[in-house]
Amino acid sequence: MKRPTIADIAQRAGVSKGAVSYALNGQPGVSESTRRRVLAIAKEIGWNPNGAARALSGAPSDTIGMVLRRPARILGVEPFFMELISGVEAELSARSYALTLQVVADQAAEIEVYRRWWGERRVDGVLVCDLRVDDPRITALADLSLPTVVVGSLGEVAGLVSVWSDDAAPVVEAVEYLNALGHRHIARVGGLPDLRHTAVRTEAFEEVCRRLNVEPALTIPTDYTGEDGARATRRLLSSPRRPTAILYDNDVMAVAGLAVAHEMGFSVPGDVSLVAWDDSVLCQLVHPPLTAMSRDIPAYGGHAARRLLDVIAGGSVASLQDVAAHLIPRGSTAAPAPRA
Amino acid sequence: MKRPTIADIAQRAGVSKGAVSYALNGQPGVSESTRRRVLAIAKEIGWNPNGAARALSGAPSDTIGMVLRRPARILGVEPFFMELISGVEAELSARSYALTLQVVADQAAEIEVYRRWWGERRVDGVLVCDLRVDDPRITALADLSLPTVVVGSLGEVAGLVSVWSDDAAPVVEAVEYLNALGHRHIARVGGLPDLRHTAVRTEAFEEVCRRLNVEPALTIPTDYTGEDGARATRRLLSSPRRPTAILYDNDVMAVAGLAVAHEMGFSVPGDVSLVAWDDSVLCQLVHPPLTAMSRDIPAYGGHAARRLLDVIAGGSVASLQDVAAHLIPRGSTAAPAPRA
DNA sequence: CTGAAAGCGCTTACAG
DNA sequence: CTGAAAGCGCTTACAG
Repeated sequence: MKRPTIADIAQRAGVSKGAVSYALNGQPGVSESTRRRVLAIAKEIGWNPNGAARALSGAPSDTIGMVLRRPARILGVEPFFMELISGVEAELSARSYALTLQVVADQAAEIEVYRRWWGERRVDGVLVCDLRVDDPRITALADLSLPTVVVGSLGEVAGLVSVWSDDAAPVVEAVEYLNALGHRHIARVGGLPDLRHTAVRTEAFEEVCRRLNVEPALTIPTDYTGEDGARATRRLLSSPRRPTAILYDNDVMAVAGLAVAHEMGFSVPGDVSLVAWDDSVLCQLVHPPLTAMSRDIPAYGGHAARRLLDVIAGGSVASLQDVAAHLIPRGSTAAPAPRA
Repeated sequence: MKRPTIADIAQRAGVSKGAVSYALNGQPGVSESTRRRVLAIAKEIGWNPNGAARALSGAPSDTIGMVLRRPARILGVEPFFMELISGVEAELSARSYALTLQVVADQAAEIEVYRRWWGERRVDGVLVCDLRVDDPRITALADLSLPTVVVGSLGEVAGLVSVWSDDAAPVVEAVEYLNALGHRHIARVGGLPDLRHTAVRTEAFEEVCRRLNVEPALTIPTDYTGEDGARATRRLLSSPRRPTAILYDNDVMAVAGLAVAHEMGFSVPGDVSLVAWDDSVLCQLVHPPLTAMSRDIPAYGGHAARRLLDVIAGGSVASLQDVAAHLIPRGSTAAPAPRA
């Protein structure tokens, strides 16, 4: 059986298609009685608006998009993304907006997806994550004039709205805390060096270490996976001048690092203190529970979604600096044991 | 500036819109030279197909949908969903299909979303999860004749394709293993009793316990959250006839249960053995690492996505039984200590 | 308040 | 191989 259209409703109601459209959309131009009759018929015959036809007439898609350039399988293990997405969803679902996700292999493909989505009016706007140090997506998006909100600090780019939090301050907080405990040799297991927030953290790390005379402030780059984090930890704990404390750029690597410490016979925090960035259940459930840089990631995602909805609505929207992550000390950090 | 359309291309190329359409879509009906010229012009002026217009002419949306009826925030903590989605994405992204997610509050809203998506041709098909014991979505979906693949065992429903795995066998495997270790008092912390797979597991649990004379085979229902899992564990470990082994219906609850055991001063596996269902990094990184019912969830999602694509393509598609989860013994299970 | 009509950007028979 | 035209299901000025 064919899907009913407004023409069917119009015929049954004995009015024009235009009148039906006005009635259905709550627009002025029809009498209350006609409107009621039209609505009743629409319901009765199971009419649903045809989004394609609406879109062709310029209506919004009520969908926002997010392109993720990561191996698809990483989504399942890295809590950050899911928490971010859950926060975005919470905000969107309250307004019956949908979220369209697409995973791509590289940057060219990502830009191509934006181009296509916008060309096809498939999304009303996009959320952009994982800013690179030098990121061609920024200008591509600006060229498209696709409503965009950047999640993460953007620097000075005219016209683009971002929701971000300070990545440097938490690093400083953690290092100062460890230094106060007596640590003089702190290493860091960092994320992808190409990412902008990694660069910010690395710089902050080196600067605060220099200021506090904590040397050599080594950062080992990784791809964020637990495997890479384990490898980096093994390397650090095997080195002749073993650090007494390690900062990790995410929670998965910190937990993996903890397992490596145990495996190598080091006690935590007796032999080495560990600090995670991003605080998921993971951190709280291992033994000892991990000291972590904690922030409300779903809220972060929610802010970004709300901002994007505002941009789409056409308002003049300012960037938002969310609260920075802050240190939650737990059992994985303590004063270093005196060396034998 | 206005977005270019095939009319613009037609004008520049000096051919009709129809010819442009054929050229762009690789259809016969234009000469090779015309096709090349059209393609070149399209590229030059930055033409993108208008999806709405295509959809209005009956083209597919190249998008599949998934409605999740869970609190949005749970997405971030429950590894199962993200792993499933990552597997789905891996399959889809290879074919440039997008995934649209929508989180809803209740079943009525979920069915409404299906109705709307299908009415609007926003998706070519949907993946349905978390089957209930008595699930009105099944008939609703069948009525819509929306291409659907059910993730999870469906029972005998004509016409619907499902991708599922045996939920009973792993329960039997785990209980037999624990029984062989000498456990005579095994409890279970189950999921939402309303879910079909929970019901299947509960029944299998009671049956195998009866067969092996392992009593009383108590299942405590939960909502799958770590908090509920902790509460259930506290109750079990406080009871006068404390079980010597506990099965959990997901990994988050098992890890939370482990923390409770430690908090109450019980040793694992000395005082109580623990078994998780679903095996994420979580299970492997806690101490002791958890014995778990393991399965490849991303692969499961991938199978479901591929099946759905086949259904959409119109082929006659059979349901797929994926391999069942199997027990991976780790440090959290051992023979029970003799009671004092 | 209502009707008739054009237009959104494509696809696809139907003639030449 | 190509052109002219109808149609997909809406929305929205424009007349009455």
